[in-house]
Amino acid sequence: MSKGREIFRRVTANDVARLAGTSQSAVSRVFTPGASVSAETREKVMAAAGQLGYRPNAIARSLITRRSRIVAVAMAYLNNQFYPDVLEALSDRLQAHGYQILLFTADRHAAADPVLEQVMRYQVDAIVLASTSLSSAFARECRQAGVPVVMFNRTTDDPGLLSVTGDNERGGHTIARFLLAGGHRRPAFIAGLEASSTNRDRERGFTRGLAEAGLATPLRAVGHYSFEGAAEATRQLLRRANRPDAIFCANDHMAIACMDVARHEFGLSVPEDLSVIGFDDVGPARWAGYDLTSYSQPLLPMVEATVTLLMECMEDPSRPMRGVVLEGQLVVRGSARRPAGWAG
Amino acid sequence: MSKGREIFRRVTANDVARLAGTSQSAVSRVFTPGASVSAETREKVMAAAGQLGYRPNAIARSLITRRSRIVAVAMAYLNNQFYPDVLEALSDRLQAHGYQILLFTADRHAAADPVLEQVMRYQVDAIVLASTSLSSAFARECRQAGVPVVMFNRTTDDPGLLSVTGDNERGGHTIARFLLAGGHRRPAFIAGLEASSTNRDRERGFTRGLAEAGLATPLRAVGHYSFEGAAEATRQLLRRANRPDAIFCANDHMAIACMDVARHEFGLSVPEDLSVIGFDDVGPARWAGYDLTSYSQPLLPMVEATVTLLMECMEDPSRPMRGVVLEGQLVVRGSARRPAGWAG
DNA sequence: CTGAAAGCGCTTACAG
DNA sequence: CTGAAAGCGCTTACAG
Repeated sequence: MSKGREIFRRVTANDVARLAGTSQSAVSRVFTPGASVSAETREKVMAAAGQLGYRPNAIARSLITRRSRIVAVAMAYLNNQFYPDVLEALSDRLQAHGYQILLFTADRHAAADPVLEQVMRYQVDAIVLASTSLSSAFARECRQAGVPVVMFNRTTDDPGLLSVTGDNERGGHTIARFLLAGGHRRPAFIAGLEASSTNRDRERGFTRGLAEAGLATPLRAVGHYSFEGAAEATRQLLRRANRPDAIFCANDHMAIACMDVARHEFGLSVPEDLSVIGFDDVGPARWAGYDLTSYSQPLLPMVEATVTLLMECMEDPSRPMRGVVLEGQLVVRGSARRPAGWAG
Repeated sequence: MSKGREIFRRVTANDVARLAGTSQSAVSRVFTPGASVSAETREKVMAAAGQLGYRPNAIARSLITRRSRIVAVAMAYLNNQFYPDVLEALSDRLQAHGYQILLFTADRHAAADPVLEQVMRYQVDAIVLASTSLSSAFARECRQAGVPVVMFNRTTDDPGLLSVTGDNERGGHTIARFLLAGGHRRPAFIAGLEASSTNRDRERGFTRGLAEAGLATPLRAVGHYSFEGAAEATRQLLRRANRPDAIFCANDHMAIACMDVARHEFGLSVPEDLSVIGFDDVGPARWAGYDLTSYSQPLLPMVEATVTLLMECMEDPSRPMRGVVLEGQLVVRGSARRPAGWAG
């Protein structure tokens, strides 16, 4: 401990009690909502606390209450605007409930992570796993330690885990129908991470929609949810002799890369020569330079559902787990040819 | 406390000690890097810990060491890609030093904030104030409580506070010279938040650069660092009879809105009819659809400097404060007319 | 309503 | 190297 630290001795409840002429318990009660204190005591304590600049120590409080009021959030891919938006909304809602976020930026590919082990040591009350490849095994371990885990934008086969997602399969299916109604005959798909449930569900719905109209499994390339990956995937698809007339990208972030490559490297017009559709409906999809048709993820309802699940589960950990699926909708803009009478 | 919670009794160092046949102190030492334990003891303890799934309680540790190894980060404007990028880099670097981030999404306009008061209760070891209007008074209060504060991407007149910024004034000045060299005669400026130091410094440099060439103070509109605000500011500027031939936007996020409005609402070609320049050099500036000329902020060095300052300051709080200014550079792309022989 | 006291799960002198 | 013990700053029965 360096010399400099000593000069800042923290103000404790004891210091306040001494100045206010009460017991330390009384000070604690004044700062505990719902505890019984007389108006007189409260006043004396508040005056003393104000004078000393007292701030209750949440760490000490957590130790004894065994609730830290901290939620760990694991995220990656923050350059996909969907995630910062989620983070901001989640933080706002959690703060409104009196919870703080301990942020954990996960390695994008690791199944386990030493830092998350570290985070667990802070006795977090719950965990939100968003956009990570962290194994379900880890999530299950947390559950066993009594810590609720919500998989955000990701499902799992494990029935013991909570999850909140958009209706990915229906989204993919809707996009297939939209493209077919628009007269496209050679649709292609750019996949995100193959192991992710979002990619699997979106692709499944898309392929099923095409199959229902008698089309074969679409052309396909993998973009790994990254900008550069999607650009390269687009090049692969557009270099083909019989190139696709539409590309559905597993998210907007990749769809933007796809449009850039189509227009600026291949000189194609969107949507005249090529229709492009994304998924998420993030901010940049609305930018006039892209005007991207996209299937929306209902971000605010998803965040709200996540917070609700967490609160319920912290209240009663024995409550049965469930997955929540929230409906999005196709947001039709200018990046894909519009069918004449499209009605959803 | 609900019934369900009880079934998950936490495993403590005492449980491990009992199983391992050692004292609780020994268990603690095994998990304290640098503490002296025999190989034999270490082995017994590790075996028992593994068997029980023991994880040291960081909350209890923090209480006694008086160091939480948590850094509070206050942010807003996460839809400006600069900030998620900062957050991700900051989190990575801090995690590498064994620190975690307690995220605090600030109200964009409040000078003080009840939630930040809450965050302070967690005995954070340091605070990074990025992109907020939180008052310097608050920052000073934290300093007095012995908690180092770094203003990120923001300066202050207060000599008692640390800050890390890009060279905003030089950036604005460079942009002015670049536009002048490109033959522009009616440059305009779209301001961010007028109260922010970044806006003030960028604008000052820009205005000075124009003045040195004999130009008057440029036309000006305020975009408040928001997309819609910048769109409206652009409309104001372009509706004028004698419209500008170049617009410098105080950040890239606004420059993108500006380009969208210029092209899609006013039918202008960029850069033929109008040059647009931004600041930050965020990801979307590189997207082919915008190809935005921008003055870069050296994000990684800024984050690295922030972490270094924090570490130094936590090591020795009496160390004199200093501001760090890191050089960026003009990244010339296609959104602004290029001077024939531009050499920086 | 109020205070004294126990205890949350650790770290760290201290003595051996 | 090791253990017993004090103590970090709180909350919360318990008794008054």
